[in-house]
Amino acid sequence: MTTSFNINEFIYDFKNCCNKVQKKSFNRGQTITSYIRNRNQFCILVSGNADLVRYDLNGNRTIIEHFSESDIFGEVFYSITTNNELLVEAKSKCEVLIYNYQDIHHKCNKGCKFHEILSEYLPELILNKITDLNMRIELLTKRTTRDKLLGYFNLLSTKALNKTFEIPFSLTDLADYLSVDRSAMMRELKLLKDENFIKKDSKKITLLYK
Amino acid sequence: MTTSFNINEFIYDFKNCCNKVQKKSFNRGQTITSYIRNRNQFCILVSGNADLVRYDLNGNRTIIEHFSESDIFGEVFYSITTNNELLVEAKSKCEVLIYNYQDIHHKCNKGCKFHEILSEYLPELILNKITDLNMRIELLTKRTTRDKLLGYFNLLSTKALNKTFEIPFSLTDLADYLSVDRSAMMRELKLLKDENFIKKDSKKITLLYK
DNA sequence: TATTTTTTGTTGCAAAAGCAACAAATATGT
DNA sequence: ACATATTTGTTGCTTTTGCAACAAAAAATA
Repeated sequence: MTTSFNINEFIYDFKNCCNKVQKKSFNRGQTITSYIRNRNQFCILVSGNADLVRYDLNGNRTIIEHFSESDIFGEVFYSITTNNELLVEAKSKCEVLIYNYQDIHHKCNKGCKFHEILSEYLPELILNKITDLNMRIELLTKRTTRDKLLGYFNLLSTKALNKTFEIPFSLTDLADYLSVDRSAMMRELKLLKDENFIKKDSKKITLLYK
Repeated sequence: MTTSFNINEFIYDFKNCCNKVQKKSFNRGQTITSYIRNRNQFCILVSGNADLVRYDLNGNRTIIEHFSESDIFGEVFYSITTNNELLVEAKSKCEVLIYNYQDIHHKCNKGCKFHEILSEYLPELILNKITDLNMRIELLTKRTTRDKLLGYFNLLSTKALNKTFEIPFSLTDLADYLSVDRSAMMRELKLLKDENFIKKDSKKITLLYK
């Protein structure tokens, strides 16, 4: 997420916040939370990486969203109408703050610094979340695996301000993120290399067109 | 969008708002706005229906979002990284309020009723937008045309609290919305009928499974 | 460090989706 | 009400994608 807000600048103070806030730690592979029914749960990722994933009835895994430091997530952003299980899984060691959204999105008058800062930045965090989701939709609506790959690479290149960049997760995960079959994606990556659209050195990609 | 907020309950008062607000009318087929660069444009649809559409280089049209009464949209929710044109097109006669986001999302102290109501409801509107976008992502990440159709029908059925419901746009648009080829979608619809998953009478669909 | 697990790269074959084209039915505008 | 434009329904053919399976490489863990 591209925001000036960095949770770690004030995290030291979170315990003095008037609201019930839990700070929890998770190891790689653990489930941080599952979206079951609206409990107004609102989370902030303090450190680590995590994915919101869905497993469907055919065993397909889809990475719905990818979270890194200072990203927000939680059931409060979902109205569950799906039959499928939605899980937030830790991809590395994670620290997470867990709030109830009702408690946090209004300014309080108890003068707790952490609460004040959070509610000040909340609109910006939420706006950023919307732009992220819109970019995600842009990607997912691309018709072919090739367009999805190039679209995603463009995004990463723009972020990195460089034609060369690193794919932030495994190729297996990338396929789940773009919602395509892994072997079909590998085939397409090979074609993109052969046709000189990209240069690829394991996870390092360079765009060869302007 | 599923919110208690209905813009038409207070729209009479919008001219007394301290902020520069424009109310514009559009006819079916007209472009309400195009997303070019971040101008912090924030719009509310007062009446009518509109789509956010993208035309790609192959001439494919994609309906990114569908808006109806009281829905919010605008460049402020986008950070433009795409090469493609993004347009909001009126699907019927539309009335739209156009604001600058900066001017509206903070409470003012000039006592203008309309501003007060808007900023009161804004968090709810925005949260609803996020849940809508998440549902959209849920749909788009489905792997097959069949799953997209059934996923979307489930959603409509849930909204309507009924196994029978009406598709809110043309089948041509539905294909553009689900990001699939129209003829392939028609084929799949026929199969769903033949296999007794659904009953279909033009735009009226009934789900035949529980 | 050795062992186990996960990821990467690849392929042949099957299934699904896209493309193009057309007639018939509807809807729209004048 | 008429003429025009759009949508619907359909199909044959082509291309793309998905599935299954496997060996090699890399990463994680005991």
